[in-house]
Formats: sequence, structure tokens, C-alpha cells
Amino acid sequence: MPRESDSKQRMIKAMGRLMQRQGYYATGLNEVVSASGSPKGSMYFHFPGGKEQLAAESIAVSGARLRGMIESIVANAPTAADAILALARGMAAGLVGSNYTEGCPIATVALEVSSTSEAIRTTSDEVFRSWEAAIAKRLVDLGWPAEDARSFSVVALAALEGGLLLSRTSQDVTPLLEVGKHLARLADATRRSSD
Amino acid sequence: MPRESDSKQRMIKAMGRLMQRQGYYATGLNEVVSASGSPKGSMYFHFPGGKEQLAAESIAVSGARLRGMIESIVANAPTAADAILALARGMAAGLVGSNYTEGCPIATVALEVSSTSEAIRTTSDEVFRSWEAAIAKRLVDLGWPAEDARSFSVVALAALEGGLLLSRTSQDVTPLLEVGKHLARLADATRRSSD
Amino acid sequence: MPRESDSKQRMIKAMGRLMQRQGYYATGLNEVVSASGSPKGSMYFHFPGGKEQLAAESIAVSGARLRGMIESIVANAPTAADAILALARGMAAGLVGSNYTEGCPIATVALEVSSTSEAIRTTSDEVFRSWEAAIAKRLVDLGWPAEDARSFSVVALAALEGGLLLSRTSQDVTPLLEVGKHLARLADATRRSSD
Amino acid sequence: MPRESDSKQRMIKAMGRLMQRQGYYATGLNEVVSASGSPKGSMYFHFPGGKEQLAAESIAVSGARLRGMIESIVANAPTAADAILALARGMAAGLVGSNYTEGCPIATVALEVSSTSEAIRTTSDEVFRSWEAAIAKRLVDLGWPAEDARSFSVVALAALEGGLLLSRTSQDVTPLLEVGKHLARLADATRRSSD
DNA sequence: ACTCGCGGGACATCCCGTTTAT
DNA sequence: ATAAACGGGATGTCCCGCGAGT
Repeated sequence: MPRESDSKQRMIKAMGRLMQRQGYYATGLNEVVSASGSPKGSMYFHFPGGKEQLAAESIAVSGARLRGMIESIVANAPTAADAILALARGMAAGLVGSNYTEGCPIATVALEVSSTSEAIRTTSDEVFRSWEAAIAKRLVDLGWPAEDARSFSVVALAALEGGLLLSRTSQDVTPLLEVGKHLARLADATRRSSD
Repeated sequence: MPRESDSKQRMIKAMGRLMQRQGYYATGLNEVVSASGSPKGSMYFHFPGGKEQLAAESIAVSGARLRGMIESIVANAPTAADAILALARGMAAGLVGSNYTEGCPIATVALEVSSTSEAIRTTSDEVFRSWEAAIAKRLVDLGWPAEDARSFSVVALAALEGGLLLSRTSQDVTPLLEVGKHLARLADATRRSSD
Repeated sequence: MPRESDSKQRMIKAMGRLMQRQGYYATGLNEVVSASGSPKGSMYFHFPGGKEQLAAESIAVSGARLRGMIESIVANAPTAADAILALARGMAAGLVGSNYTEGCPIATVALEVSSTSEAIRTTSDEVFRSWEAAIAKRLVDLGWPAEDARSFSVVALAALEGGLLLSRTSQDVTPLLEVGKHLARLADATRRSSD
Repeated sequence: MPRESDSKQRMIKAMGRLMQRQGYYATGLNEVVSASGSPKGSMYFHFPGGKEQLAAESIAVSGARLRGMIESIVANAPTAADAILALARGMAAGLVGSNYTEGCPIATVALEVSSTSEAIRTTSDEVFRSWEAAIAKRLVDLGWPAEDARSFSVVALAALEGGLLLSRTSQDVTPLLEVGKHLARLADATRRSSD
């Protein structure tokens, strides 16, 4: 009984996966339970805050996982332009690989409950900022001034998220790729101007 | 009283307004009915396709309304950079004016049902493309080559949508404004390079 | 406008057909309207009594049609036993011909609304009695005493209806055929005893 | 209070009682819930298959109860003819005792959903066969050849079911009693011929 | 640490009947 | 006679959250 079971982690994973595809409201707790294989009775033992808490924790976990991926992608890019391009290509690959069912794991939920759940809104915000920070840090490492890096990473994240939205809706990665291309050019221009 | 009423239009309007704030699943049909003041019994008469059809028509109407706003904003801007800035500022104004409850009327729903409802996904796609086209047309009028205009307008729309997402989640218009600023610079750079 | 249209008749026919397969409650008025191709607006013009009236008239029409069929079948049978056998075989043929979807056009509805609608119950009762009378009349014509004929025809109708129920439920005409066989033997026995 | 309650059984009982009087479609789940006093929330827990599953289980339970009654009635009859007469009289008593509102607990539903629900159709079929078997077994015990017993019991059940239908529709037990009388004579005739 | 069952409310669907006007 | 629209109620489904018990 005192054995730390992994059902809690499995529920978080399942919730995250389902929310990425369907969002918050379309994902039922029963669905999560059966997808995770965890006992339903444990739900409110592990998450006394109910669905909202489970969603918030899932978002935090998904966010951390993605931040890791972002860090490793940008770390392997020699320039800012390459980093952005690699990011856009990675997202595009994820999109087509899932047949356009898996976009950003956070965006849908963030928009859905933005005005409803402070807990989820706050968590989503922190995740977005952590992604920005990961990009900005690499730019600084590449020699960008801190303020330029911060400002550009916000725009880059926004454009990539928007590209994901447009590509998912049109079932065509062109928008995302186009975003990568222009963002790379913008990075070059920005870099030059700050020299 | 029967014969030629405007209750259908009122339902579409109410659905659109509610979806902009809450998305698709959080918006109940009862809510739509009571918000519109229309009789519930007529719902199934006007929209035999149910909630999905109502949502699709609402998206088309909201999309057309916004396209009009976009057109008038860009028409009054003397340069591409000004146009983008005006767009970003307009969106930011709408966001703070609604206390961060009203972002893009389409994005949330598009993400929620992207994999579930072809009808809504297709309609959303058409709306997004019409917005792109409105921006691109103005760029062409300003002397841009058609291909540059098309490509840039996709990126601009993506970045603005992403900025809206980030700003709404952080309850702070900074991201959106930052997007406007960088996009304006990118517009100038693009314009110069195509001269 | 004064033209006697046939939409009323078409509605009655459609209602009868649908009730034979699905019963009263599973048959929606919209279904009847679309199946009959008649204008929906005429429904309450032709049947001010609503669904109940339409059902009652449909039952009367179906009942009359079937009484005609019963009369012609028994008229062609040389003996009571032959008549019963022919009836059972005819019903069995109808059952398999419709893939066990069309049994007695009256029985389901009679059972469903027996305690709810006096109008339909009464109409159904009259139909059943007319079928009994059709059989009894032929028996009298074949020389049976009136009382024997009446009594036997009640039993015959009951057994055939029950056979229809059992055959439809088991999707196998055996019960109905067995009923025919035993009823024929009973007819012979009855006849002999009354000689 | 959770753990091991009898609310499932109460729902089954209530559903069975209501279907006997009104059939399947006229019986609402709310009605069942309020009649049984069981919590509505448990409905979906006990019967994940919904109304259809509840109906099928109710039919099985009603069918088993009636089979018991049939067995005890025929067990107390010294001859086949007596058994059939007792059965007919018992059914007639039930009919008048309920003011012609309670006929066969299965027949109405079997006819209503015969073409719609395989689960219910199959269950009904099994119930009817179990009743036949109960009668046939007694006949065999009384010395009838197996095949004669089987064949006659099918006809007896059919005739009794049909008699129930006719008596309920006419609100007069005469048809049912007449069926009993003739069936008893048929039993005697059959018995004699197989000696 | 986990489970079964309770509890009731909300959802989208779709029904039947009516009204007003052509 | 037909049509468009109203009107609201009832259906079955299914949801999320919580007890009492093991």
C-alpha cells in the first residue's frame, strides 16, 4: 500500500496526450482513466483539485518535456536563423507525423479556459515563458544582446504557435514552413542591426 | 409572428460571441438560446445539422465581419509596416477592452475540433485564408510582388494569431505589440529586398 | 385548392407501413412526412386529431386491406383445414419476404397503446373482429354451424397472431408453420365432431 | 451507503413492470428511476449499455419469473388438457386483475424492437423458448413423445400469446378462454393419436 | 492506496402540436 | 391546402465530484 504507484504519472501522461488532440472540454475523465489504465477511484486521491488540477499538472509536465526538446534543438543550431528553422521543421514533422492531430499541447487548453481557470492559465503562461527563455538563452549564448534575444524569442514563439494553428487548420505545413523561413530572415536582419 | 424572423441571425451572432470567449465545447446550446432570446424549438429547424452547423455558420459570419475590419484597417495604412502595426494595435485594443476575454473568434474553435469536425475545420480554413487574402491584396496595391505579398501575409497572420494567444494567456499585450513591431521591421526589410 | 389531393392517403399509407415495422412510438411524424413525400403543413389540416388520429385511420385502412386478402385466401380453399394452412403460409411468406421486419400491421400498435388510446384500441379491436368474421363466414359457407365457426375463428386468429410473434422474434417461420399444421388438424377434428 | 446496494435490481424490476404495461418506447428512463427510487447517476454505472441493456436484463428477469409460474401451474395439472386450461385461466386472471393493463411482459417489447435491437430480440427469443420448454417438459413427464410435446408446446404458447393480444385489445377475456378450451381439445386429440 | 456506487445535473437531439400567413 | 417558424418539453447519454468501505 505505501508503494508509490505510477498511476498518477500515467494519468498525467494520458491527460496530456488527450488534451493535445482534443483540448480540455472534449477530454473526459473516464477517457483519461481508461486510456491510462489506472483505477478510477484513485483520481480524486491523487488530484483532490479534480479535473482542473490534473490538467494543470499535465500541462506543466508536457511543457517541461517540450522545453527539453526545444533546448536540444536550438543547442545544435550554429546560428539563430538555423535554430528557428529547425524549430519550425520539428513542429511540422510532429504535425504531419500525427496526421495533423497533434499540434501544440498547450495552446488549445490555454485558449479554452483562459477566462475560466486561473490555475491553468497561470501554468500555461509559465510554460510559454519557459519556452521563450530557452530560445532567448541560446541567442544570448550566440552573442545576442539580452534585450534583443528576449524580444525576438517572444515573436518567434508567437509566429511558430500561429503557424501551428494555421497549418493544423489547413492540414498543410506550408504556413509553418513559411513562418520558419521569414523568421530566419528576420533573425539575420536583427542580428546585423545589433552589430 | 412566424414568417421571416431574425431569430436565426440572432442565434448565429450569440453563438459567435460565446465561442469567441469560451470555445466550442464550453458553449451550450441552452446558453445560446437564452443569450439570443430565440425560441429553442426553432434551433433544430434553422440548423438541422445541429450544433456543428450552427458553429460553422457562426464562424463564417464572424470571419466575414473581421475580414471587413481588416480590410478597412489596412486600407487606411500608407505602408505595409503601418498596416501590420495597426492590425496588432487593433487586436491589442480588443483584448484589453474585453479584459482579455475576447481573442480571435476562430482560433479556439479551430483548434478544439480540428480533428473532429471537417465542416468546422474547412470553414475555419477558409476564413483564415480570406484574412490572408485581405492583407495580401493591400500589399499588392502598395506595389508588392504577388508572391511576396502572399507569403508575407501568411506569416503576418500567424504571428498575430500567436501574439493573441500569448497575450491572452499572459494577460498582457506586450507579446502582441512586440509582434507588431518586429513584423513591421520585417515588412520593411522584405520590401527593400524586392526593390 | 378544392382539388382532392392524395397527400392524405399517402400519409396514411406511409404511417401504416412504418407502424408495421416499428410500432407507434418509434414512428415519428417527420418520418411519415418524408416517407410519404407529402407536405408537412398538411398534417394537422388532414388530421386535426394529430398522431393518434393518423394512426387510427392507418390501422383501419391496413385492416381493411388485410381483410380483403384473408377473404380471397379462404375463398380459394376447399376445406377449413386448407384455409388455415393457406393463411399460415401466406403470413410466413410475408415475414420472410420482408426479412422478418413486417409482421402483423396491427398487433404491435395495439399492444403499445392498449391502455393509452381508446380510439386506437377500439379501432384495432374492430379490425381483429373483421378478420375473425371473414374466416368465420367462409367456415359457415363450408357448412359449419355458426357458433363453431365463430369460436374456431377466434382461436385460429389468436394462434396465427401468436405464431407471427414467435416467428418474428426467432427469425424462423417454424412456429407459424407448426401453428398452421395443428390448427388444420384441429379444424378437421372440430368438423368431424360437429357432423 | 455505497457498496452492495439493491438499486440495480430495483431498476430492473421497475423497468420490467413498466414495459409490461407500456412497452419499450413509452417507458422513459426518468420514469424508471423515479419508480424504482434508485439514483439516476447509477444507471449508467450499472447499465453501460444504456436503455437497451436495461431492457434486455429486465426481460430476462421477467421471463425467468414467469417460467417459474408456468412450471408450477403445469406441474399441478394431471393432464395436458388441464395444464393448458390452467395456463389460460391464469393469464386471464392476470389480465382482468390489472384491468387489462398487464398482458405478456415480453410480447410488446419483442414486437417493438424486433428489427432494431438484436440484443433484446435474442433475449426475448430465449425467454419464449424457455416457456415452451417448460410446457414441453411437463408433457413428456405425462408420457408424451418428445417431438409431439415440443411441437404442441410451440402451438400452445403461440395461441396463448395471441389470445392475450386479442383479449387485451377487446378488453374481454373470452378469446383467451376460448383458446384454452380448443387447445385442451387439441391436446386430447393429439394424445389419443399418439397412443 | 484504492474501489464501488451514489448523486444529480447538463448536454445535444428531436419530438409533437400550433400559429400566422400565403 | 401549404408553408415557415414557434414553443417548450422530454428523451437518452454521460459527465464530474464525492462518499462509505476495504
